[in-house]
Amino acid sequence: MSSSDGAGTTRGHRSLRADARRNEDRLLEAAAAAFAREGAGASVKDIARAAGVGVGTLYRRFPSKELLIEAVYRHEVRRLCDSAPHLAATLPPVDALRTWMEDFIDFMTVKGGMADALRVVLTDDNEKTHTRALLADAIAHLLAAVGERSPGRPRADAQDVLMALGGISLMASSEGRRDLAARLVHLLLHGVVGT
Amino acid sequence: MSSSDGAGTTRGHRSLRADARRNEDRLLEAAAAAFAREGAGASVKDIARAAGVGVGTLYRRFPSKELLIEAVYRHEVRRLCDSAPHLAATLPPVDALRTWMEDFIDFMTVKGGMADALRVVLTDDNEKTHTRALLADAIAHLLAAVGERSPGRPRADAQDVLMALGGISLMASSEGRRDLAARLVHLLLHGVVGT
DNA sequence: CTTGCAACCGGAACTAGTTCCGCTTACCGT
DNA sequence: ACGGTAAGCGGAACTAGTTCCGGTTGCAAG
Repeated sequence: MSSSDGAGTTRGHRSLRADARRNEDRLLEAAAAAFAREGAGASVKDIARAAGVGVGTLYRRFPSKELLIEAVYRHEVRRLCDSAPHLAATLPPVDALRTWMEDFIDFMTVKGGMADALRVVLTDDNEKTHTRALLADAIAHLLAAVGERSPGRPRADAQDVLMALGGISLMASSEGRRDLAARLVHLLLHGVVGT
Repeated sequence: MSSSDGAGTTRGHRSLRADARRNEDRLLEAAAAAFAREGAGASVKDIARAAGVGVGTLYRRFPSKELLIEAVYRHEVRRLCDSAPHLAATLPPVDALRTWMEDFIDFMTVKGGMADALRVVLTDDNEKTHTRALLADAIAHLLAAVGERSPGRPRADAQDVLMALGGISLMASSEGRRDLAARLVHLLLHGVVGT
């Protein structure tokens, strides 16, 4: 049933015992279903039960609820990051950057609890640096294109922009604050590019 | 020292029963001590016990831990807001704004849990709008001074700047991310003023 | 002083996330 | 096949915030 699988290593899967891998997949599936159905409010215990495992098993694989959320949406984050080069290639630099930022915010705003998960990912210095690096690279790519046009400005590290976007997500995630997010992104953009 | 007090209503104190007022004071005192001693990690139950009341009493007055934190530091927030006019009067507009922003971040960063409390204050639409309005006014004041110099820019509502600062606090509050905060404030400043 | 009652009190109970640990089992070497 | 063992498992127990409600009390009217 689960679409993607089928051939080879669907994900990282660093040599886990067969049952462990199976459980991990079940957990991700159950978590995805639960989050889709009832948002980030879905309880960890319910997810474990739905996956047919104990909470201990869930926590061994995903040390916190935020990390579980992050794992569930990881491939969507990847898709978002992958879109950066295309944007950079087909749009004027600044427009590409703006568009990507807006997509980023939309994603963080729409996926319940994703903003909080992002906070953990960006804040903790655990190995989860992978996702962080992915995002930073996408931004760096877009930033480089902008930089070419208006030199002299060494400002605005990709990490910083990522952090700023994270902060905006956190403030705008609650409720329909789409407009607030839009204005803040606009502000950030002004700070990043000379305009 | 505490400037404003002295006469009449020390705080809001909307006609509470004598015992209720006494308990509120005790709670604030106990909470302040606990937060100073062990940071925002201090447990609500311990604070209630130290104040000699039950948790129910604490929660009737302060509906959440964040709101309790906010109440404890409220007068310091007020002091911060009160400093804005003086800064605006003695410094070039942009410098005044930058200085105030840095002070704001320092405050939110230093006081444990204050960033999270701020998130609640800025996010919820409860009556806590008072503190929010206080902050927004201070920013509006500083912003107005900047606006005079470079007209034509309707951008940057005080509310938005406040939200942006809140987001920065949230991302930089964990650990010694003082430098990150500084860079983001710099970025925000660029977005707000034309420079 | 007595009485009525709304406001208030305390803490047991509930919820949800996280940790701990004794038992089980997949996997590899023999 | 077989046995040893490290990896994995489940869920009871723990923690901390928050809610609920039966009992208490400040206060003012009579």
